[in-house]
Amino acid sequence: MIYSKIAIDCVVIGYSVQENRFKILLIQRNNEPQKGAWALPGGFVKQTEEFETTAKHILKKETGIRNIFMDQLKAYSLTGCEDADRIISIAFFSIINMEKVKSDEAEQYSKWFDLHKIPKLPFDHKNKVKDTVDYLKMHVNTQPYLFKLLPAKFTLNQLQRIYECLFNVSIDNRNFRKKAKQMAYIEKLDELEVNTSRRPAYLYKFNPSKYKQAFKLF
Amino acid sequence: MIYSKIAIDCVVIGYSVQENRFKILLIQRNNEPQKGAWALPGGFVKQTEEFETTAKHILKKETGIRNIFMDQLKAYSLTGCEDADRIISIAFFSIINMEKVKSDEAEQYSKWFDLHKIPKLPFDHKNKVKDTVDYLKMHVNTQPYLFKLLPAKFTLNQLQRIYECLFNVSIDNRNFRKKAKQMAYIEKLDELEVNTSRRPAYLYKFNPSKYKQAFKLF
DNA sequence: GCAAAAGTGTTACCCTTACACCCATGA
DNA sequence: TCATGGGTGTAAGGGTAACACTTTTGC
Repeated sequence: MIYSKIAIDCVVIGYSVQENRFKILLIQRNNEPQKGAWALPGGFVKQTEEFETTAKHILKKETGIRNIFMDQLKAYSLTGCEDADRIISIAFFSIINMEKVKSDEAEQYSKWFDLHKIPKLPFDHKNKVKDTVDYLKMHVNTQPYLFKLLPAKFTLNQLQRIYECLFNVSIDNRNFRKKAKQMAYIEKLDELEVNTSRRPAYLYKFNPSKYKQAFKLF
Repeated sequence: MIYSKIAIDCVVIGYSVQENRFKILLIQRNNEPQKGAWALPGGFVKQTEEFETTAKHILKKETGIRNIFMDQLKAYSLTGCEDADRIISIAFFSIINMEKVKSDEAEQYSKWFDLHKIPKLPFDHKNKVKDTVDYLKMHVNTQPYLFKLLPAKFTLNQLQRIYECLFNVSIDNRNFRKKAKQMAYIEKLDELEVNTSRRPAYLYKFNPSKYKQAFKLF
């Protein structure tokens, strides 16, 4: 019988509305192996609790970020990369709006990297990032991930730019707005942007329960 | 540091063209706990190898089935259900055509159950079955799972019946065939059904590479 | 008034849906 | 010849895609 250590890695995908860029949160490893290298936040499971709980603890400890959702991606096996042990690594991911993360939560060793300018990562971390991005692209039309990338109140053009950035396409603005108007879960507020140096846009908010109703499986 | 045993469970979803029914493959447990109960085929990881390899070995050992694809569903944590150990269970699933499984592969202790008449299952097995069915429904339009439920050569009406059975709806036959005709990866053969007691239907086959091209992520 | 982004309608085309009858085969 | 499932076309309506200009604001 084999007993394994269980590691958890956190793939935190962020999006900056200001920069219109997808980001990934990395930490500078404090322990061997690969001490000093940029890597996914991660750690070993040390208590019997739900993996998701552990994942959130690890993320908070390593980056200071808390109160975000985490979903399981899948389990990976790492054989023989540390001692002769078999290690299981369960990857969790989160999809968040970078600007929502308070700056006092940003710890010394964590840093956002542009998704297209990721440094060389140790172990199978690059795979996990790729798998998460693929997962996001595949589920973006059936799960409300995109709205997690935006502030609670957002403009339609901000939403459009996320689509365009994620899939590297450009969308007709009139058609996009027409479609958005049909979606009951995108609710127009009676409120305008503030502190803008141009014509302020109307703000909208996402209604999760209406979304659920629209996308429930039969 | 916690060390865990790693279990693997196999959710094998089958479909019988003859019966037009979805099935699940269960085994009668040979070991405690829950000896004698119907359960998912499963076992512990005993060597360092890819989980998928282990899953296939387990399935072969417990049911005799081999040479089928298995995809990872996700990892589950089972805390305190056996001794005081933490057990990790990684669920794998397979989607197959029941009639493709040779009868000499059917072992003494495995049996197909109608998906709507599943006996009470131990541990979290019921959850795993539900999660697999949900996964299947959600990915059926973007992954070629449906074709794995059919023989290599199938008729359009067989394909239609799978849709209808899976989602419990009825589809207009003319519209279904029209749509199927547009899909380049469903290729009509110059061949008819044999041994039928009615008008024989044309056979079709699935072209995986054309499918990939149609569904690749941007 | 100018720069910069917000916001708006119409048309053509395509895809979806609804609907009913003839065909080929074995018994 | 009959029973059974296989196979076909058309028209209406809804949704998608292509297209350019006006509006509002800060400076």
